Amino acid sequence: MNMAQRRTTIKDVAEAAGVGVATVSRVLSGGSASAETRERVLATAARLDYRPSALGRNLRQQRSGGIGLLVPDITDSFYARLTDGVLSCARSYGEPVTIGVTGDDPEQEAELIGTLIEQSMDRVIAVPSGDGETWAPALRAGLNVVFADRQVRDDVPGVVADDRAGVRTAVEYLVGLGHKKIAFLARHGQSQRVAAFTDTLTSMGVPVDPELVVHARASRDSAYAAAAGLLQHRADLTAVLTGGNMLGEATVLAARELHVRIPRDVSLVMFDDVPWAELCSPPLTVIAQPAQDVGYRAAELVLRQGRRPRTVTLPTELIVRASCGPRR
Amino acid sequence: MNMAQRRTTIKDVAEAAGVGVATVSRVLSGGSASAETRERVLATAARLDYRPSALGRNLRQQRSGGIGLLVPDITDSFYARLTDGVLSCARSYGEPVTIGVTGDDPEQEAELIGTLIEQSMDRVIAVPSGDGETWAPALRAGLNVVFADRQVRDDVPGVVADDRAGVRTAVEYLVGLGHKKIAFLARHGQSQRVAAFTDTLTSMGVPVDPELVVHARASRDSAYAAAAGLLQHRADLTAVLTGGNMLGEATVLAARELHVRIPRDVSLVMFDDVPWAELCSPPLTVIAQPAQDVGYRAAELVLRQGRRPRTVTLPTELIVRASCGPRR
DNA sequence: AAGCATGATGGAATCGTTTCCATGAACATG
DNA sequence: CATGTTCATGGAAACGATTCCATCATGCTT
Repeated sequence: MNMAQRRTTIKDVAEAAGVGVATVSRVLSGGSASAETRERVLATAARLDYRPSALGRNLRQQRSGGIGLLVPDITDSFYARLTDGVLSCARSYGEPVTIGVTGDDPEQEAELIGTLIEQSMDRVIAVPSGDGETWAPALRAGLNVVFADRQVRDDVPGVVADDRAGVRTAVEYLVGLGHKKIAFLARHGQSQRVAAFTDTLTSMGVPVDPELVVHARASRDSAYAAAAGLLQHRADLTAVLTGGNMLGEATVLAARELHVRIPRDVSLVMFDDVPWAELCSPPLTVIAQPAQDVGYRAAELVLRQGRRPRTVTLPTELIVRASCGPRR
Repeated sequence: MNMAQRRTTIKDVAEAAGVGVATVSRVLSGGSASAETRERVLATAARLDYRPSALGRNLRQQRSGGIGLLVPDITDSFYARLTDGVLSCARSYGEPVTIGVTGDDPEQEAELIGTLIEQSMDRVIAVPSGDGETWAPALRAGLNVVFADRQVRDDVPGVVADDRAGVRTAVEYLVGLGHKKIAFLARHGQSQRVAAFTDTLTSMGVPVDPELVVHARASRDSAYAAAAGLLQHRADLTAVLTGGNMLGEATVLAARELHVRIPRDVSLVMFDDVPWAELCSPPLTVIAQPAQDVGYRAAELVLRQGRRPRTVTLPTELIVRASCGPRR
């Protein structure tokens, strides 16, 4: 027995149905045809279990269907949920999704963009890494890009969570609790959130201490180092706001290591709600982001050609648990 | 200005270099050519920034490069890490990865397999959902499949963690602590682990109570329901072993909800180590699995054609933290 | 009835690559 | 010098779909 026999092609169907290949193609893609022919072709195609080869179609139309997705780190719960949203939307359109992780590194990102272009993928959703410069060639090549979670160029539509409002709410909450020495532990590139942080402080009459804004790279180690450094060098701080769940995780870990009690010694608010925030000790007060929706909406945007809004902003929500207390 | 100008093709390069397209193709794919020609072609290709279109190549070779990856749930940390491993290996081969989530549902899985075949993807890594029956047509079609995390047919190579040893170690640990009424909270399809569980109990002379083996579906809700049901109806149990991190999460949550104290009232061992296990209160004793390695090795297997071993089994490790105590 | 519009249909071109095969040159061997 | 061998090379076929265009039949209008 010879396994892997040749697959059924449109030619086979045409022959079996006694029509031309053009007719089969038309029938299958909803073009005009007489009722009788249509029925015969459909029946034959079903009988032969014919599935059009994406290869042939793609070459002819000069573009592969499907959408490319570039995220910094699939291991991070936030991007995993975002990815889930993209997949969920893509599935309903029957579009395959090709994924790549950039490690938040513009160089790797550029390489992955190259791969996508090689595949003639013309629809891409990305969480961009550096400034938007990496994307200039891709855009020139006619790529249909939608940014998710971060907005780094204004000639590309994007879907983001409402950073500013989220940070503002959190800071207001903390200040309301009496805190003045509030640190912001950010990932590089979260300039939006940092700006919102300082803006809110000044608008509330709290002096901002630039040394209390600390940046980390997008790895667990870097996050831990930053958190531990902050907690060690600034014994005077009473509250920490982290720019992402990995930073929050690192802060809890570092605090435990250094015998800093949460919320007794310092209060903690984490950007991004994750399942374990509730299991943590103490349960973490967070700014929840609709990660899955961000992905879903981005996919809708990239799939529905046509009109493209500037930027879609999705609301965030402060969820109060038990990691914040009054200023000690 | 007209954006999106036609992309450079092999024909352009051939013309510019004054050679035939066949020669260009040969040079670029390492075939034989005179040193002089080779150099000229290479230079021209670089000058024109030529990148071969994957579309043309794929059609010609009757297969799209790249690998397909099917996981039950990208939101689950374990599968996210597995995916990360696959991506990491695939990247070093320059192969794109197309991902799909099955929701652990054979029907959705079958649909996704259909999509992959449509794309002429002939290399697939999958965490299979039901029994392996879904895969029969794909295998007949000549698909190159590698299973990850679960082994459901023996005509397909696979990479799995050492379930049996992991469960055995955990049960031995628990029994050593004096526990006799130990529950196993499993996901459907984890028959390997369940078998190892009962085997170990009997081999240690502990009577097995079939009602203490509880199954849940692969969703958060189902996991929670199962955990809560178990904790409520079986007040006599003193230890729980969960078959995955989602079930562990659900158990911690349900225990807290029902005022069951861990480890004072019941001890808990969770299959799969996740970053938050350490942040949990109490920190969870777990059976760590090399999720990333599973993915990486699976990718190696599917990319390196050639010799294909039966099954690769990777070791697990019991990490003792603070969620287990002596029998109360 | 002639002319015209409409609609169904199939042949052939096309997309960009790889690969088969023929050609011709260069070289070695007798 | 004749013949055989090796090698570089380019033309052309092939992959499987879509789509342009020409053809032909039908039905309607005048």
